[in-house]
Amino acid sequence: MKLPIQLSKDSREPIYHQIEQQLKALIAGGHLSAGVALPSIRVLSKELEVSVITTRRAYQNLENDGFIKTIQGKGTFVAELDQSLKNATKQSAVYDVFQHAIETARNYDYTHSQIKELFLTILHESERRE
Amino acid sequence: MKLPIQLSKDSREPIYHQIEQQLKALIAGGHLSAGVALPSIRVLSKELEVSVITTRRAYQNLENDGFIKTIQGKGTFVAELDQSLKNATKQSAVYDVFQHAIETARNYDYTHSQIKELFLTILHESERRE
DNA sequence: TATACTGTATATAAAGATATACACACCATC
DNA sequence: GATGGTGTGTATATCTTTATATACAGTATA
Repeated sequence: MKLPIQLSKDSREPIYHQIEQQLKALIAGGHLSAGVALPSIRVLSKELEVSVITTRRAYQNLENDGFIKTIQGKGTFVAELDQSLKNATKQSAVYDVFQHAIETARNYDYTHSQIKELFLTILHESERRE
Repeated sequence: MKLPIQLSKDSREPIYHQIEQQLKALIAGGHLSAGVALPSIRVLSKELEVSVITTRRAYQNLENDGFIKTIQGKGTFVAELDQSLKNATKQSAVYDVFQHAIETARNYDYTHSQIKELFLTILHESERRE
């Protein structure tokens, strides 16, 4: 299972945290169901061009949060988690990132309609890419 | 001049970088014009409850990018910068953050209309707060 | 010229990222 | 069924980046 994870290396957000967030998204979004085997830390780290320890840290944190289960020697697997946790994860993550975007635009003195226009432009662009 | 800067301490983005980005926004957005004196690193660091060295680092980076000028013993002042740099700063910063928001929502399996709805909700909320 | 502001430099601690060596699990094959 | 190889996760030591405290140096002015 090849994971669709995109790292932005020049973002200031820690790499392990980017991996965490995107894996949470895949699990809470329903793209990865319980029991599915995740790529090994080595495979994933090679794919993302990142150290093994970094992917391990992401997996460890996700395990602490109850999203995955790891078994030494065997591998790492998506955990069962109830719908309420999935929904809560989705909501807070997406809400926060949009709130941040709008605040940034306001800081740069964008007006209501400018923000709306820019948003719609980017939204349509993102659809054309699929 | 008291600056409207909001730090999120539990964000993974480095503090000095948050300060940089928000100051860039204030300058490129036109809220701070050339020649205006910024708060001293000590005053700002007290206001933000952050170390002097951290605010200094933000100021240093901003100086390297040409947004401000500092004179030892006197203080730090907004630099003159031409409109094209202001516009470029605004555009890339705001564009990037919205793109990131939309990508996050897509990762969590939000549909086009769900994204739009959420965006509008938050946009209106942000206006009510003013 | 004292003092109370400014920015600056050095040393240290905590967090993030890495390489390298270790330990457990599976499985082919002898 | 013992054993070697190759896959998995784990632990230790080290480097870089981020954040801090403390001491230093320039500027203005009462």
